[in-house]
This record gives sequence, C-alpha cells and structure tokens, in this order.
Amino acid sequence: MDKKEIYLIDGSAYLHRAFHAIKNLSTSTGHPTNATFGFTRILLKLLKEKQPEFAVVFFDVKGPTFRHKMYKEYKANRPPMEESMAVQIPDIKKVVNALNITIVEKQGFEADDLVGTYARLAQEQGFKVVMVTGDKDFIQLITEDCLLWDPMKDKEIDIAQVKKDFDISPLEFIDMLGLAGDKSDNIPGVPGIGLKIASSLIAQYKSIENIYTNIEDLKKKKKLYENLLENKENALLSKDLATIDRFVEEEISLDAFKIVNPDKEKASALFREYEFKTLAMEYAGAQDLSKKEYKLLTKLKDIENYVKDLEKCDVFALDTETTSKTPMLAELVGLSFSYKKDQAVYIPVGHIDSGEFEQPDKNRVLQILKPLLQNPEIKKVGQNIKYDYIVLAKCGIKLEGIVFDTMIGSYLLNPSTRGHSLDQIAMTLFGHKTISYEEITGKGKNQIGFEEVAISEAVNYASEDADITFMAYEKLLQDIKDFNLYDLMTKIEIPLVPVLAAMEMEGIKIDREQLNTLSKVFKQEIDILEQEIYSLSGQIFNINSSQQLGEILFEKLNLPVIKKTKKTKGYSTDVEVLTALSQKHELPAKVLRYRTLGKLKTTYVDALSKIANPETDRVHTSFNQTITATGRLSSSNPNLQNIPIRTEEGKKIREAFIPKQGFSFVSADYSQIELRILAHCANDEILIKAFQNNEDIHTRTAMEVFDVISEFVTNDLRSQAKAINFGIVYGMSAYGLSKELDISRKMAQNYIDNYFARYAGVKRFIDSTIKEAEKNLEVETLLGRKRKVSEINSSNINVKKFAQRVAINMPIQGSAADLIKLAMIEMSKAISSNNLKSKILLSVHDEIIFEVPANEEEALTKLAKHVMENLFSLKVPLVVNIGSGNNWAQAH
DNA sequence: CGTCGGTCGTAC
DNA sequence: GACGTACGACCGACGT
Repeated sequence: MDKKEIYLIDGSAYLHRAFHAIKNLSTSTGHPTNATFGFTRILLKLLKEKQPEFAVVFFDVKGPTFRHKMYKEYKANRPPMEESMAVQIPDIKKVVNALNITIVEKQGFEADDLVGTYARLAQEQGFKVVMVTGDKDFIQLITEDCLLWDPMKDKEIDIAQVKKDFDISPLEFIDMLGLAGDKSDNIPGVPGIGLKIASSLIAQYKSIENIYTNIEDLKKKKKLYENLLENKENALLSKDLATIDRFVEEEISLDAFKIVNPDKEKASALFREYEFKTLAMEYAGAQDLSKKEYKLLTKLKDIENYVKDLEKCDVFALDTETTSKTPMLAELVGLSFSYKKDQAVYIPVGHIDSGEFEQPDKNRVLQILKPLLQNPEIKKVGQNIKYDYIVLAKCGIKLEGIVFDTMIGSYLLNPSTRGHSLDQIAMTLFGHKTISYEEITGKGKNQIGFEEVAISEAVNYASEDADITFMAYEKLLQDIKDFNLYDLMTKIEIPLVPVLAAMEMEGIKIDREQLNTLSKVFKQEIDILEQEIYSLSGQIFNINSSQQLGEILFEKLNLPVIKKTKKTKGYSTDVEVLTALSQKHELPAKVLRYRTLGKLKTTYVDALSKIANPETDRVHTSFNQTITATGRLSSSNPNLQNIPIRTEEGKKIREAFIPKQGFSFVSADYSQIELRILAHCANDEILIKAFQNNEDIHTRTAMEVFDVISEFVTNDLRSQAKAINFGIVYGMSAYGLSKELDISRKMAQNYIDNYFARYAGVKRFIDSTIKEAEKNLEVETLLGRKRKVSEINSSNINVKKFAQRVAINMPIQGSAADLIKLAMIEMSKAISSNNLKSKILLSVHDEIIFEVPANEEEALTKLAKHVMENLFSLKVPLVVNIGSGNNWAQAH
C-alpha cells in the first residue's frame, strides 16, 4: 500500500521569491499584492496538481534565532524587510487560512528548522514527505521517504538527483555548505571555495572533519590548503549554522495538517479584495437561491397589486427580457422588478407558449405598467437602462424617473476598465456568480432567443437581474457619493440616457443608390489592382494578409525592410512603409491604393448597406456610454464616429448620409475645443489671449514657435504648428513629433522647447498635473470625471511615461467630452421647450448633427450657437461653427 | 466552427 | 519604446 503523503511548505522562502518574481502588482488603491498573488498561485498549483492529503505552511518568526546566538553576524548583511513585502504577510496568511491549510511558526526558529523537525516526525510515523521549497539548503533533509519539490520550476529532487548534481549524499550537503558558505545568510565558509570545489572535496573526504584529518593531502594546492587551515573554525561554525535543526520541540499532531476543502466564500472575498479577478471568479460560490424570493407574476390582479407596492417604494429596479441584444430589433418578452434585496418578480409577456404557464396578455400588462413607468416622480434604476428605455419606447411607453444606472455607476468609478456588465458588477461587489445568459439560451449555433426560454427558467434568471441591479444600485450609489461623482452622474450621465436613446431610435438615413454605385465603382478598381498586384508579384496571394505581403515585398522582391511589427516582429507593411517603398518599386503603391479602396468598401460602403433598416434605410448606431477611459462616447454597430472625411473617396461616403424628405442636416462643431480647454486649465496667457482675439490658433503657435510675424507664416509652417498643437494634447515626445513632421529629432526637440518657452502656462500645467497625479494616483476633468493613473509611479520608465501622457490627455479630452455631453442635454431641452421638430442624430466628439425641417434651419442654427457657446464659462470663449446641407459632407 | 490576439486603417 | 481615445475588417493560430 502507498504511504500517506505530507507536503511541508516553506512559506518564508516563497514569500520572498513571489515578491521578487512579480513586479508592480497592486490593487487600485495602491496596496501591493505581488507577493500575495505569487504565493497564492503556488499554493493553488500545489493543491490542484498534487491534491495533497496533508499539508502545512511554515513561516519564520521575526526576531533572533539560535543561530544568532551561535554567530552574531548571522544574516547580518540582510537589509530589513521591505515595507511593501511586510504588509503582504498578513494577506498571505489570510489566504492560507481561507484555503484551510494550517500555519506553523515558532519563536526562535526558522521555517527551515520546523520543516526539518516535521519531516523527521512524519517519516517516523510512516509518511512520505514532500518539502515544498526552492531553497537548496533543504537538500540535507532528503531521504528515501523525503524529497524536495519546487513548484515554481516544477522540479523534483531526490537522493539520486543529489548524487547526480553534486556527487554526494544529502547529509554530506551540510559539510559542503559549511565549506562554501552562503553569502545571502552571511555564513562565512572558507574563502576561495564555492559550491563546485566544496562538492568535489566532500565527495572525496565525506566530511569537513575528515578533510582536516587528511589535510596534508592537499598541501600541493597551496592556496586551498592555506585557506582551509586559516579558516578551520569558520568552516566548522558554518557547518553548524547550515545544519537544519530536526529536533525542535513540537507537539502538534500531524492529524492537524489533514487538508479539508478550501473555504470558497472566504477565498473569493479575499481574492476580490486583492483584485485577483480570475481567481475570484473561480472561487465564487454558487448562488444561494434559498434565501431569494423570486416570484412569477402571471395574473393581472397580482400584477396590479405588485404595481401598488412599486408605487409606494422609494425606488425600484427594472429589467426587460427581449428577443435581441440590439434594442432596435428587440421585442419584449418579459419584465422583472425588484425594490428590496433578495426579492424580485418576473412578468412574462412574450414567451413562446409551451403550455407550461398561462401568460398574461402583453397589452394588458403594458397598460397596467404604463402609468407607473411614465411617472417621473417614481424613481427607477436599471442596468444599461438605455436599452430598456428603447424597448419600452417601442411598446409605447416613455420611461420617466430614471435616477441611476448601475452600468454607468460602475463605469464612473473605474472608467479605464472594460466591462461593466451585471455579471461583472455582481462579481466585484458581492462575489456573486450570476446565472449567465448563455447558461439559459445556449451559445453558438444552438443559441435560442429569450422568447424560447422556458418560463420556469426565465423567472430565476430575470428576477436575479432585477434583484442584483437593485442591490448593486444601493452599493454603487454610496460609492458614487463617496468619490464625489454624484453630480456628474445626476447632472450629466443620467440626463444623457434618454437623449442618446432618442438619437439611436431616430437613426440616420443612407442613400442606398449612392452606396450601391460606390460599391460597384470601388470593386472595379479593386479588381484591376488585384490583377496588377499579382502580375507585379509574379504570383497569386492574399493581399489582405500582411504576412504574405511581407514575404513578397521583402523576400521575393528584396525590398529594404524599414520596420518590424510591434508584437510579432514580422515585416511591417503599414502605410508609412509602403509609402517609402513606393520610391523603389511599383507594387507598394498599388497595394496602398488597394487597401484604401478595400477599407472604404468593406468597412463602410457594404457594411452600411447591410446594417440599415431595409424599410426605412436608416442606420441605428449604439452610443456606448461606458467604454472610453476619458469619458467620450463611443459608437458601434455601425461606428458612425469614424466615417471618412479626409479624402475625396471618403467624402463620397459621407455624401451618402442624407436627411429625410423635407429636412436638412445642420452640423454644429466646437472650434478647437481641446486647445481652448487647455488654455483654460493651463491659464496660459498667450493661449488665452489668442482665443479671446479669435486668432487662428495654429498660426499663432507658428508665430511663437518659429518666431515669425503672422505675414511670414506659410501654409507649411502653419501645418507644422498644427501638428505641434495636436502633439501637446497627446503628451508628445520629440521622437513622435520628428516622425510626424519628418524632421530630425533635434529639430523637433527645438520646436518643443520653443513651444514651452512661449506657452509657459502650458508647461506649468503639464508639470503640476503630473505632480498631482503622482500624489493622488488619479486625474480629473472640469466636471469631476476621474481616471486612475496608478502606474504613474512605476519604476518601469515606459509604463511611467505612458501614465504621464494619460494624465495630461485625460483632463483635456475628458473635459471636452463633458462639455459635448452637456451640450447634447441642453440642446435636447432647448429643442423641446421651443417646440421644434428638429432632432439630434449624431455626436462625433466635438460635433453634433441635427436633422432639421427646412423651416427650422435658421431657428435651430441660432439656438445651437447660443446654447452651445454659453453652456459653460471658461477663461476663453467657446466658439461653435455651424454648417448645413443636404448630406453629411455638405453640412460639415 | 468559434475565439482571440495581431496588424492595419478610419475618425476626433 | 517613442502621440491620446475609440471600432472593426481581416488573418492566422489555436482549441473543440
């Protein structure tokens, strides 16, 4: 029969190794977690791979040990433990605890001696012992029944391995250490003898004592002989110091080390605290449905009664279930509500009848809910409530009284992290793993729509969503207040929700004819280019594969390699490279043209046709409010914020966006909004004056940087200055500017120096912003939007520099985002209060596009200019440029 | 057949 | 390495 196995874990060694193996890991509040993470990973690896029956973790105890009494210089060269390591010891112990592994430590002894002692005790009791450590000192303890395993290197050492590596027995290892000493422990040993010589001496003489007995043998090796003679005392002392004590008085029974299952809840809570996200997920306990009261409501009477409860409660959460993730295509399938933790109801209205439950009539239910949902006095919260708003709007219900959105709450608290889904929120806030959508609908080709989900399953899923939303609301509301984000939430983000919903629902019309024509025209040229490229290359290949293209250009045609790609170190074939190569060969230019047209055709022309509503020819983008790190909106499905404008062909695509019959487009864009914000924040004298005098800002910068009068600012100088102005906002370096302007680095540095000399306020602003960021580990915008820059004190210079650029850019880009959001809200209000029929259709970062009836064009133009220029008072004027036309290109 | 990281290109 | 923020098409490696 196999012997029982016990794992003796050298906790102190792994504390140090984990700490040094992983750099710069900390929670968002700056608490270091590198050692805790590394240590945890090792423990989990052990538990998973070895599934031990018995295990125990040993730690050193602070303070002198018996070795210090033997030799006062013992470990005297060790600097005191770094603060950032010390603070993690309690964390690590908590993790070990949660994993239900016993910790043993004893005053006056090191972990080594405890391992030695328990290794002996365990073997006496018939165990097989595995010492978990990476420390070679433990080799002396190896026996037939005791071996060493290092999980970090996944290396096992037994007697045979010791013999192979050092040609000695484990016990002889002590003598070897005695001779060689140990720098890190300040054990002297014999000078001039390292591990190699020591092992060969011991292999021959078996012990230090025996070496001295036969010392005359070594007379020929003069230096060695002298060193040995002079250091006899040291050698023997070192041997004693290196000897692990196997007889520490201990009386804990090995039974205490029997492994029980980890306390998953405790572990998950700790992992959440330390922000080990994947680990927290793995250890999240399954939900406890027993305390949850989730009810199915199908009788109209019950629904009416529940509505009365909702009317009385302070605030409730709602959620809709539908047939599609795209709200514009979604049909209502059910609604869930919660106004109290652990309680929720689900009302099915659109499940495909399975005969399982009687479903209430959809229209009757909506009729009952309508007054409740449209009452602005009754407060509602939701998760991504813009979605529910749209779904309900399509049912004829205008949702009013929205006071909070948990998705937005989570985002405002941490805008640089991706993913604010309810699942993730439940995990971060409560360590709770929700029923996932895929769990009940399946995924891939087997996925079904929610209308096909059985009502009995839908109840739990949908109720949980409302329940968790309500619980998350209470927690996030407090957090939002604590972090001073309440005003931003209630004055900007929440009022913006219905504005965005209306924009998405309205959509924007495309000219299908125009797009079809474009598609054909592009295809013709692409086809020709394709053939030309094949014939120039002498072969057919996939032009869209930069890998294959690289082989043609650089291996077949032997064109010079200009740069490599960032991650894979392959041949770069980007526009910069191909443009340069166009001087040497015909092919690159053809590829460039092929790429341009291909991009326009697939990404824009064809995609827009495909996604537009076939009945109305309108495209309904999604404006995502919780994506960008700076506070900007993003747009997707389709992305209408990157429609081409710069090139002629690109403009053709913009021309395919057209107003509906009897309307025109009006575009209102903020002129130089980011530089104006910079002027304001930096309080820069020259910049402010330039804007106050309504000067051309790029010309002004050219005058300052190149030290010329305005008459001497050529187009070229102005466009160079423009690049500098942009660069400032992005935290430019001399290298970046030199590439952009195709000038020397020295020249670029010169320009930058000139810029900062002239715009001294900007220089001061950048310096003080970085300084503040280093202190607070976050930066913020004019309206108090925050972004963490926790890496700004990183010892990795690249990481630090990046954080600095982020710290400079975010307040500028983010403040601009604040203002455009405010503008959208105010314009929406102004349009209503003036009873105009104009609609906001799009927002593209510094611009708002309206669809305006012919007879409102003048009024809307005046209104937009007035509202947008006066919505916020800066030290410089806000200027809005307005254009109008019968397509988007014209209006811009 | 789906996922995911990489490269490239479009916008502000 | 080197200039911020996005979305998305396509490729190709990888896993099922």
